[in-house]
Amino acid sequence: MAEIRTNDTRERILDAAERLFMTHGYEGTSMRQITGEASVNLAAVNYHFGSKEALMQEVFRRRLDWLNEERMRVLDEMEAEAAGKPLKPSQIVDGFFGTLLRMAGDEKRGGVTFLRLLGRTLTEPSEFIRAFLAHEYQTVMDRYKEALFKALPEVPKAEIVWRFHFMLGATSYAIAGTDALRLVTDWQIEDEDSTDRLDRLVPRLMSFLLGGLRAPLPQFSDAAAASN
Amino acid sequence: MAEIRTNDTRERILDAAERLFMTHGYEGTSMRQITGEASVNLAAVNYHFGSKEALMQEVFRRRLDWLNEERMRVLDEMEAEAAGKPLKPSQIVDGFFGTLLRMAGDEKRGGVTFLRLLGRTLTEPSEFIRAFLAHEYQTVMDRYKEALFKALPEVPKAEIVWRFHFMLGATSYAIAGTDALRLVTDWQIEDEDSTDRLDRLVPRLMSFLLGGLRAPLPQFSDAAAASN
DNA sequence: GTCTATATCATGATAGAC
DNA sequence: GTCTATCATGATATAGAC
Repeated sequence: MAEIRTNDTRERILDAAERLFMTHGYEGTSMRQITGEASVNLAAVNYHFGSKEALMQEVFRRRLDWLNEERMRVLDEMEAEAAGKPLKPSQIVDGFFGTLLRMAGDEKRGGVTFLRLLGRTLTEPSEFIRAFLAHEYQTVMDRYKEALFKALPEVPKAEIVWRFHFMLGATSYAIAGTDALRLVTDWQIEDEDSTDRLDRLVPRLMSFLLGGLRAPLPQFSDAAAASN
Repeated sequence: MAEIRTNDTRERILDAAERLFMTHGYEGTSMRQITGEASVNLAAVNYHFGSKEALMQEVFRRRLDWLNEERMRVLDEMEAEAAGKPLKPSQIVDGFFGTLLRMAGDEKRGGVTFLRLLGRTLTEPSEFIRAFLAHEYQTVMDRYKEALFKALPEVPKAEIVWRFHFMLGATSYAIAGTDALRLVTDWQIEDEDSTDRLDRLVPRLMSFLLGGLRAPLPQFSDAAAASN
């Protein structure tokens, strides 16, 4: 019984931290803000997590464990169905990015708040966070890269890796976008309400990503071809 | 004569701040680090700039003024040459993103350091920075959007704006990438040295961006068409 | 313009009572 | 598990001598 209260405190800290890290960044958020917003005592963070860094990691682990398992599951399923034949690029892109974007509608998995936090954090300066994320991502990333290599055998691997990178960037930025969005949008909000916008973001982004992934290969000014 | 020394101090602070903000972010960088790295007195920042926020703004203004003027100049030139006819999308993309990326090779304009800082800052949480950047960018952005509308009259404006946004994201992420790059790369550094990599980033990214910009339009699951 | 010294405040973390 | 009280440190900013 008492343990349920405990979990409640833990969860409230995690929820508050998720929101605040999203809004103000890791360095820009103090433990006092977090415990204040969660209505728990200042000492509770150190009791439950040990440190601010450990809290940050737990904020991500809580969501990423599920996301990456889901990505693996989806890929396994698609590959089983394909029975050895290469997947379509659109399937792979949807398995990786679509699975991520559909979290936005799932409040239980963090919804847009977590997505925006993740988008921002991928370019976050703090060394330990990037190192942590790279480690969390590695296995899944390798599986999806392999699937793309197989799906696009005529494209040099180096180009695929770069384009994966560009896709990650476009996606991070799209989901990180709150006010950064204003840079480019301003007006075009007019006749789409916010749920429309979110629903439509997925097909919009998917078209863009696939167009980029399948674009004609770049011509380098020197003679050497890209490494394969 | 004494004024030259003054400018020297100012510039050294700006250079150090640019490097440190890039590496550790705005919140993660202290004025002690900045003045330490610049080998000037702690009080010099407040004397020359007034505050840490004002320093941050000046770091950007120093580079963005030139960049945005250059973007305007290039666009003016291309439009004059086209004499009223629409430009090619590739010209517009090169004018906006190519001009940016070519700063990487120009140490006098901040080189890769500034580019990485800019890439990271576009998703930076701090409100005042994003507001400032949005303001700095607005005029140029509007001109380039108009050029794209004209170049792609069959594409709904809302889609163009979104795709501009995605292009910005892919570019920011690509140039912000230091260790974030490791998420996706790891190995493929092998037979390209770092100058090669930078030279090749531009055509690689350009192919990707153009592929995304000209991708088939998304199909929305409901009946309503995108607003134009 | 440059420096030292310092004011003032917020931070992350912990010790110890309950 | 939760609280108060506090430590040690580091932050931005400024006053005032030179």
